Amino acid sequence: MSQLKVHNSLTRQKEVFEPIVPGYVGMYVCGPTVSGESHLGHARPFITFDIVYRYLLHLGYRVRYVRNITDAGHFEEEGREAEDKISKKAVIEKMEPMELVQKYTNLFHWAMQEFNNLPPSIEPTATGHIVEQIVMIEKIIADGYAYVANGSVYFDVEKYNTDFSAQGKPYGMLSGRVLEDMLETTRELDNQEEKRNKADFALWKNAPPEHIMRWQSPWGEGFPGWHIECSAMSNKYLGSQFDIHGGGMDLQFPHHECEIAQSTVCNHVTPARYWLHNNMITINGRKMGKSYNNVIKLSELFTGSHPLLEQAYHPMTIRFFILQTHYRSTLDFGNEALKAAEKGLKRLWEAYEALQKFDASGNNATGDAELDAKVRKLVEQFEEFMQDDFNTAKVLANMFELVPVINGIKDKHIADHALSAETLRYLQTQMKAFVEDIFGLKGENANNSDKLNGVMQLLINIRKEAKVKKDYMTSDKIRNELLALGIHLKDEKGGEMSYTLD
RNA sequence: GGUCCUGUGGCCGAGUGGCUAGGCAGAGCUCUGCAAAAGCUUCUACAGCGGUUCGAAUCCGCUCGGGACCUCCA
Repeated sequence: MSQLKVHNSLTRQKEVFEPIVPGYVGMYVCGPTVSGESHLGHARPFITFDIVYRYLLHLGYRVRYVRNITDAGHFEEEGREAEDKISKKAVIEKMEPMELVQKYTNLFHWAMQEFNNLPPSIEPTATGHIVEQIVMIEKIIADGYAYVANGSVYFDVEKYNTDFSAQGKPYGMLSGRVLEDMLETTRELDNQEEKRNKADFALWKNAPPEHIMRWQSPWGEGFPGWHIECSAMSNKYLGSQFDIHGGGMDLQFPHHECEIAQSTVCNHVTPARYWLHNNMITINGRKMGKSYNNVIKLSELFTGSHPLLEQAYHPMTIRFFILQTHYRSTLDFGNEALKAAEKGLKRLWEAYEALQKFDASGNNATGDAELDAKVRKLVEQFEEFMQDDFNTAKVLANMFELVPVINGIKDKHIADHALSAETLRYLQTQMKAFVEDIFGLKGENANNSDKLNGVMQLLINIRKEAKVKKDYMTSDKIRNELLALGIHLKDEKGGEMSYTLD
């Protein structure tokens, strides 16, 4: 098999993936800020890196997947006033900050489960690692790359850039920014006067009296700067250097850039070797985000309760929708596109289920060598495409080319023995591995009860009998009334029937 | 203004120097008691203008359009 190649944002090119320790992978992905409910835009990185995680597991790696929960208060700049998101909401909703954080953490976990994302190996919280963050900040100060001002601590970007450029690690190496250019920006921001330099960023912020979330530190009561938590936690659980750091492209600058600077000062090494960034979900060509006022929350998506939605969309539809695009491309949301995904997934899933029921224990004759070879090739390419920077879109395209073959065998348009038993088994195994284990798709009928199946079987039997007697009144009544309930009965070739739920 | 990305058919999207993914929608046909499903066939493409090349949608340049980020929003 070819080697796994990933697009590394650090080098801006595809590189062969080689873990630091053979057989093991350490992966850190920036998690949610639990000051509110996640929206569709947030879903993309978590699904994207769930696929990466699952694929690495498929390749046989032992993966430690760390995804943080940001539950410490950060500042949100709204209008002219900077306020703490979590503490502000907490007052409005009359909740304890940690109560609010718990509520949204639970909601986040619920959404991840709906998407069938595997839980990460470790899900550390920022509030649970205040000590580690303080220790790290102290080290940065001791090394002379940070300074204290009025109870806050700032990272000295210019000094860092000067010293580390010499080692080929200038500030801006990840996002392609040049510090000198950035210093020329004229944009005015609040609370800049404490900083020696515009480009400096906060490691620790002095907490104003109204700030609810606060911790004692060597510099007074305050709270950690936004970037330091990821550096502290990735270092703690994955070591000074680890394999993969993931997140959305919008995090590349400044967040990941600052992480690199902080960690490099402390550990003298670039924290992650491969930086993977997924692109945004857009809506009408615009990034979905709070500041654009165009967010669709996940709960709204699943229930259809948002003015932009023409219907509810199942979490698996969203997952499939995301998989149909390469993770580094933008993905434009739209009802038409979501509906297309819904139908496409249904078609794929039904063929997949039919395939798994085929009996592959038959003889080994190959009835149609050409078709057999074509199927083999399409299946072999699953891995080839994934090895090439996780190209799920191409894998799905191949799967859809296999659908008519599967349906053809099922409906007897294609002879039973057109494919050799070996090829059929290969097809079944690989489809299972990719559809379920790697893509994490699951059937919507999976949790139908035995009782429902029993009742349906009864109705199917009655309908079959009616059809034999040419009693179409009865057979149509069963089919039509079930349809009104959202259950589709389908006559299969050979007199069998199956059903699907809306 | 700076840095970077992007412009593919009705919609969503792969991809690439010549063999022109895939899904959904549309059209026709087959199967079917009817329908649905399924199968087969099929129509619309690579923003515009130049250049490189035997050949470009794919490389280069320009123009136009869209987007992300630009330090305390995570």
